[in-house]
Amino acid sequence: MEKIDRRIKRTQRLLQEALVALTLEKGFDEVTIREITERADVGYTTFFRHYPDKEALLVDVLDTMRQDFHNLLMPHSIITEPETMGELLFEYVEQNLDLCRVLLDSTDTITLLRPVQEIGQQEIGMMFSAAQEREIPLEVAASHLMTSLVMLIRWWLENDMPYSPRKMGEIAAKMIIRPVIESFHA
Amino acid sequence: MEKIDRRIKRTQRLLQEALVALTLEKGFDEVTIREITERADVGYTTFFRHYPDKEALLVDVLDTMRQDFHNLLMPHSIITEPETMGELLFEYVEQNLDLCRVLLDSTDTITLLRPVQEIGQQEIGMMFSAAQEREIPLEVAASHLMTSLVMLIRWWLENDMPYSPRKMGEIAAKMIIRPVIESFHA
DNA sequence: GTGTTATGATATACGATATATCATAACACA
DNA sequence: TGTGTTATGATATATCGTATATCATAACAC
Repeated sequence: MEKIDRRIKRTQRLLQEALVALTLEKGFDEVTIREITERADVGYTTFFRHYPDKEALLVDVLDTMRQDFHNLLMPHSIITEPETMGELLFEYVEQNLDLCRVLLDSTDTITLLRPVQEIGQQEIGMMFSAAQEREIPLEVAASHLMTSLVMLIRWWLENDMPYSPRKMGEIAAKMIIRPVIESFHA
Repeated sequence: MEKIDRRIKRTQRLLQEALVALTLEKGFDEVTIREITERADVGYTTFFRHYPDKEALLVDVLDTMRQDFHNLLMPHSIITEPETMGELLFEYVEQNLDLCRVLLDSTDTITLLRPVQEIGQQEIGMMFSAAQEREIPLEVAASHLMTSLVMLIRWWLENDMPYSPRKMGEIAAKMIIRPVIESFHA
């Protein structure tokens, strides 16, 4: 556990907050680095002392969400209670709307979420590693599970959340999670 | 059926071919408009007489694929033969590798494929409109179906096509298509 | 208090997009 | 084949966003 200069933490926090605020206002792609530094009230050149580009800053923001999800889903088993798992997911999104909107807004969600997905897929791989008989290769199933859930959340946000988290959790369980589970012991 | 100046068709064809070739070499995001015009051997300013930006050119290329898929899948029913449907899909991708790689490479696949997906979702909506009892709203199911299939193809290409089109078709049917179908008469 | 380090400000270079203009060449059609 | 029309190429130019170098200052850790 290294000690980090307070100025560094402060600057990075300001930049992250500015990115979130600006992305909510006009979309990730329309935000320029100059705007971010102006909103954060830090020097333009300072940005590059911390991040090589805008995407790197977003990845930093993203990691917060990844940790949250990890802590949220850890105590539950996706195999025995898929509906609960789905509901928890959508409840988290509802309670962290701003953050989730930002992370799912950037047009290349797929690329940006890759680090998160890879970790998620590893965890899913662990969960299902016990299953002996598989119709579908583990790697395909894990990738599909993560990707589809993210895309379903995306759909929900883009369509102004027309259904409750509970309902969306059920949908996720029926349409995505259970089919994957069943493919492992059929 | 309007008659279009041969020069226009020629220029647009050259630009499309140049974009495909360059994207295969270095990825969509790295290609500049200047490079496209140089490769196509047309004036730089000419580009903007046809397309407002790089994405518009890609959408033009994209439409070719959309028509192909439509013609390919038209004669079959996704409800009665999901495995065949899946296999046809992956066979088409295998036989049109260059084109598909280009279209799925650009980082914001989701945004760019939206016009294609919307049309696909309408068609899917038609197919399932007969089903009376639904556990899952039609719009959610249609969006999930299209998105997940595209993402599965993406995974297949990014991982150097480790399984045959037939195998991938089975996976698609089991993991994506059949669960959607079953949600409509449960 | 002292050496260290992050910051702000300024200047600057670069690359890519985008538009205006005009002479030329290719076109459609009679 | 001749004629009016239109797309093109070449050049110049404006704008914007990214990225780096430099140096004095202020905040930091100890």
